[in-house]
Amino acid sequence: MENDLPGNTVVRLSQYRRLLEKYKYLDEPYIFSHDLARMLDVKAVQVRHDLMLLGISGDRRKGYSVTALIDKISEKIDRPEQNIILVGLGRLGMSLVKYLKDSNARLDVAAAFDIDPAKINHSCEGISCSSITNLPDYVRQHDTTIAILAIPPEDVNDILPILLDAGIKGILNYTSEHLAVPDNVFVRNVDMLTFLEEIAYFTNS
Amino acid sequence: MENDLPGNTVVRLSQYRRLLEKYKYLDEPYIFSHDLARMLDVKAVQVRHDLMLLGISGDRRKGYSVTALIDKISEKIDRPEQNIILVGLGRLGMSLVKYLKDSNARLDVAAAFDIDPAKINHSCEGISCSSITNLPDYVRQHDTTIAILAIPPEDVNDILPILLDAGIKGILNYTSEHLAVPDNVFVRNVDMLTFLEEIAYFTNS
DNA sequence: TCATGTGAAAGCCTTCACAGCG
DNA sequence: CGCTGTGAAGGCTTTCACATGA
Repeated sequence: MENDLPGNTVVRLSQYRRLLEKYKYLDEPYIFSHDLARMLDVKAVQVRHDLMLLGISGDRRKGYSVTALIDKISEKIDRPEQNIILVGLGRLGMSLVKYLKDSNARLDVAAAFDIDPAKINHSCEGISCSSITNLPDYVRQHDTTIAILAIPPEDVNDILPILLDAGIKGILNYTSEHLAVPDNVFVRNVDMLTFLEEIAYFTNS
Repeated sequence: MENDLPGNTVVRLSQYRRLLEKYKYLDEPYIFSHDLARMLDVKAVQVRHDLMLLGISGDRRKGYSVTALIDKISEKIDRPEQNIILVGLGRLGMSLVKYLKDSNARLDVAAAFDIDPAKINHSCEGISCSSITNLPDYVRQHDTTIAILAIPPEDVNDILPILLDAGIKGILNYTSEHLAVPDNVFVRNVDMLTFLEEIAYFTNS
């Protein structure tokens, strides 16, 4: 399994695919780079460049085959068996689960864990919540590599080591805390405050 | 008001400041670039480069003055009067409001709006929810420029034009939809599915 | 020696310019 | 012509290398 694509290209491919899946229902079998570009606010040449890296070819008169694109993108960026768990089934965690369910994505939350006894054994959108103490066994049995972290910041120090010890390799971090992880663990931070400060800076200019 | 800092630098400055504000309470008046770097997983030279762009100087024996750094960062990246509104007071919206309240940030949600009559006049963390029809007047009266968008994707087509017409210039988009906006409007997308697909790609490598 | 300060180099990503083809 | 395909140029960001100073 190679992962030789530039990071930004991977992100755009994911967005192209989502758009293409909607487009498929319009019974338009082909699409031009130009159209994809317009719908995502990028340049057409950037779309073609990304698709070039996939090794896919378009037709000069009709554009790119929608289904061929979807298949090729999936082949390149999807990984087999990507089990995802949610850690922290508070209000945020629940809304994230619902969001994923609604989007009918390939990726799905398979289980939820919490440290709070009041949340354990509750369920949300068909996912039941277990004690965090069950997490390591679950992760090993189901070969889980990705966790969504939606816990209060003060719990990070207790819970992060559990995730790392269990073998989690990718974390989507909704916490305001910085996560100290080894090099082979990939973290994406989703910190609202940083985003807002960035927006504030580039707005009002 | 200049905004000549590179985008990534702005994001890091915001993170430095958050860290420094915690650090301040340890009664350590100075900090080395090396320490800041370690806590945020960047290189020390990158920290110094960022601070160089701020035009601030450190002391070769003691490092940088914590309070001077905080003040200089604030002076450079903060904007006066940044009123923020929340659009969509569902489960996600409520958790976002709470998150901001808990973080004691300078930035704060001042008002919430929803299209759903059931949510209107409810309140959350001290913020009451009005009908979306009141949004334009509110935005004009309070000089609001930034909106957090946390509505279902199917409502985007109805609500985005209202925001743009009212004069919103920055949007933090928690929707899975792409927002078509004019050039002078800054959008930051926070789409969980894209993040997860990116993580899935770079994990398992 | 170990810190900061900084121009220059390297690396990464986007955009250009243009070739090729229906 | 208007599309795709693509090496090369351009621009942005990070990192290096080293000057400087206590």
